[in-house]
Amino acid sequence: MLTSNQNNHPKVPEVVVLRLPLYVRELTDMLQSDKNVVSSQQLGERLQMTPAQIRKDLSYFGKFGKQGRGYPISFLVNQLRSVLGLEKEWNCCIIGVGKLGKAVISYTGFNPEGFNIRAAFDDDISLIGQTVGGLYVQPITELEKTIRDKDISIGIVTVPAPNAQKVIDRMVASGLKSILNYAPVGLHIPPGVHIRHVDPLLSLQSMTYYLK
Amino acid sequence: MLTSNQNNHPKVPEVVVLRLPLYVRELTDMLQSDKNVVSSQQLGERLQMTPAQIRKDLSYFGKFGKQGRGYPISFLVNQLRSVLGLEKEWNCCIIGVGKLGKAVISYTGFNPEGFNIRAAFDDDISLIGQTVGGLYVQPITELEKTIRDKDISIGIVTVPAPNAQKVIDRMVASGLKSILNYAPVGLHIPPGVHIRHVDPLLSLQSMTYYLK
DNA sequence: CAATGTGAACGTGTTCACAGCA
DNA sequence: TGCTGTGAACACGTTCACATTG
Repeated sequence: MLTSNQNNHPKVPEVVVLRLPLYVRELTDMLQSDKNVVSSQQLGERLQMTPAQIRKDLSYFGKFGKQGRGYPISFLVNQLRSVLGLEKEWNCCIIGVGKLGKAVISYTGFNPEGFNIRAAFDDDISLIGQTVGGLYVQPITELEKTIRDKDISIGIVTVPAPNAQKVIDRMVASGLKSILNYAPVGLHIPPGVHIRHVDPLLSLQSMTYYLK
Repeated sequence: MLTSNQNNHPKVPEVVVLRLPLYVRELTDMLQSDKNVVSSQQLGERLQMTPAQIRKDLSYFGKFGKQGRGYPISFLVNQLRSVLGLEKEWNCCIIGVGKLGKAVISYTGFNPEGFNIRAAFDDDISLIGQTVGGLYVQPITELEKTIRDKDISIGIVTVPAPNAQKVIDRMVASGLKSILNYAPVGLHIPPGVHIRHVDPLLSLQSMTYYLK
């Protein structure tokens, strides 16, 4: 068992993990329809993917379908949510309570999906002690203690680019293993820590290539 | 010449195009240092990439380096900016002037990089005619005419998920070929139109996989 | 002689094609 | 019969290794 995970399936490519939330979202939409089974063909049409890719992706995690019928929608959603760890709630903290940070704090899309921002930090004296979106803004010195006390496992970075690396170093030192980064800058993180970047400017800059 | 682009280089993989803005950003930072040449080795350390990948990526677009020396930084930035089409200004429009749309309009990161939001649209009667961040909110019926008049080539979608597909159909029908989408929903676009998604929730949901 | 540019080797992800099962 | 699950074939992106050159 050299290249298997704990479920005896071969190691899962990261791209596959990145697609799982897309499946969950689409299948969740389909729960409202009257159908309760979906084929890889039908799901592929909705997601603009090949049926083979969907079947292969799902096969990394188990056998969720019935031959000749397809996949029971609600069963499959539940399985995938479980694979992704979406049945539980995740506590997050946010660092940087400037304009961007405030916008992220007031974003209503995270909570219903089980991602709750439980703490906010900043190094601006004039912000510390204030309440933003129901969160008491704390000094970054309290980061480690708060992460422990509030069982926080995800950090959201909304500081200006020049401050991002040192903030992230601090988050990593405090034990966070998952970071959602809004700072438009390249960052160094150690192995075992996961980061995702939200960077609309980079997205625009790569699209212009195709506009010429 | 079956698989070549107009510069006689082999077809460029999309992943390579996605990395070009990263190179531009990092190299632009390096302009402020005293060095004026960088090796693929050094750039790779900063970007956490292998030198080979950087050299291969760059080689799709030309020979920008000098053997034994490395790449002249400012020359390379200029070349890459030109490849990406970043020497010119790009006019954008935004559809959806709710909370998210307002936040995007007031984001200060686009303008300095040559992406200017020139028009805003909404279908909410109470918003139309108002001024948001210096933009007069127009009814969507004026989309096609405005795109033509203001030479807009990029559309930014900040409408609620259920409205996104029909808005995008309309943008595509009006001739837009590049779309930056903030709506958390899967979308169908025809070949030749490029879309990028900004979806922090999907990013979070894929990271939790590694937290279990 | 240091570092590029690039074919060739390699590895990884996608698609095919079909055996197997409801 | 219809559709899954999956090895095998394939395609594509990454890395290697070295000839080349300032």
